[in-house]
Amino acid sequence: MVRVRFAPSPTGNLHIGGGRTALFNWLFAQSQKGKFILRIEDTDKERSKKEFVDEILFSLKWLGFNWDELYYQSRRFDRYRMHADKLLKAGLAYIEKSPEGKEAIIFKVNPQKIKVDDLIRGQIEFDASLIKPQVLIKSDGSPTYNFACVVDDAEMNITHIIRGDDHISNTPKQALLYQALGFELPQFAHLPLIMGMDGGRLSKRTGATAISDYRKMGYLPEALVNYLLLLSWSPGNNRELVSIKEAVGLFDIKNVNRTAAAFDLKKLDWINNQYLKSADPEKLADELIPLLIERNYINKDNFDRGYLITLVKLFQARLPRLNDFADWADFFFLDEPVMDEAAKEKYLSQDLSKEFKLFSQRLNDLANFDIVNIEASFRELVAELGIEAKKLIHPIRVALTGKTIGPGLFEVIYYLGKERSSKRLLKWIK
RNA sequence: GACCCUGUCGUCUAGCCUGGUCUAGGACAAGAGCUUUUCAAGCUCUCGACACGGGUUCAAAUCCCGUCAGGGUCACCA
Repeated sequence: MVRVRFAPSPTGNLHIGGGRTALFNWLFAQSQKGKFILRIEDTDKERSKKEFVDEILFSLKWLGFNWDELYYQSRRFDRYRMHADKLLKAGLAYIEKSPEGKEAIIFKVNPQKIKVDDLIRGQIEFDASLIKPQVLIKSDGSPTYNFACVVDDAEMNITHIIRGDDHISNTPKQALLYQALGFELPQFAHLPLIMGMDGGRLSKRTGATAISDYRKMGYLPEALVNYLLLLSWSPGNNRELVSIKEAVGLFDIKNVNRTAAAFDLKKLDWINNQYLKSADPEKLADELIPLLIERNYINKDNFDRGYLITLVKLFQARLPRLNDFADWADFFFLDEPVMDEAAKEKYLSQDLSKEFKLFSQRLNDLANFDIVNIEASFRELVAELGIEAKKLIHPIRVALTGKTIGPGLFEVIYYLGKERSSKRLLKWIK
């Protein structure tokens, strides 16, 4: 039975790199019908925070990665101590006293050539004579990362260790510990790192790093997962859009890339838009409600959910991020549209009193106020006036929405309603 | 610096294992145009890469060696 684990340290939020590692572990477990274990590496009492644990668990669930078992290293100190004592007894480790009289347990490194088979990179060779003696138990009684990691992976029967590239150099140290403790070496698979667009480390400067930031910006979890998947794996057949469910069937760890990939927000936006297009407008509307309340666009206890859903339908195909809806559709919620000054200058600096007045009259006189009739009456008007449709369409759009872009004008008028549309037009009549 | 990993369009990748079908395919971005209602949406087109140098071979993106470049790790942090 395949057993993999994701082992984050709660010293910060779950970031993009961690999310990707979790994804490949989860995916591998699913594709092998194995177990996905979550282990919180909270041995550093100073830096580990409960709030980060909560945040990590929340983000993992949001991404859709549910775990089968959950462990905390802080509750397993006796296990590490026990194995350290074992090594002490066997003469494979020794005690070192600090000047203050505190004791640490140090592992004697046996010089040798170490070969490790990596599922992604093939065989990697190391020279243990280059490795210094390793601290197993620190003088405060807590275990070091490499030691706790090995003890846990062995006791939790982890069969495959899938982790970031940055752990390659930990592998020989851990292999030595497996050997000394008499544990069987698991399979290793080192994933390439995700870099920023500048080729450097992914950092806040290059873009958001926390998974929760992407949630807050309006990225759908399926889209983020799809993008992360593409960052070192390809479903084949020139496909880009692949659901996690499909990926489970197509995934083979041997096909994972070895090269570091740059995190490209533009492509993420594109993928997110692809998912937004086909997403359920009701769900999207519900996602947006808190944001719209926060902006005072809707009233918490009294708003028209059906109307909101309709508006979401109007915009969802063009949004890169769901939250952009709040900016793009603001004119549906505000009494007065927020004017884009450049647009106002370009389309409303001329006097359109006559045209606006005539059109607003026609809207008022419309017996059947629907999209088809609104357009028909508009076409009639421009024909009578002998002007091009676009000469009037753009100014009207700016007057109604404050923007030069947006959904089709006649839909905008319809959903804005007779009264609001006329009112906004009349404002420009001198 | 030492050790390790990696090197195909600006970016993500397919191809590499099992050399010829690769005048290197797709996607994002960018540029141009169409959509005579805009656009960040849609459609069409264009630009654009095998890091470099040696081998091996009839033939190399694909195999070998070297160089260079980028990244990672060298903590009583994880």
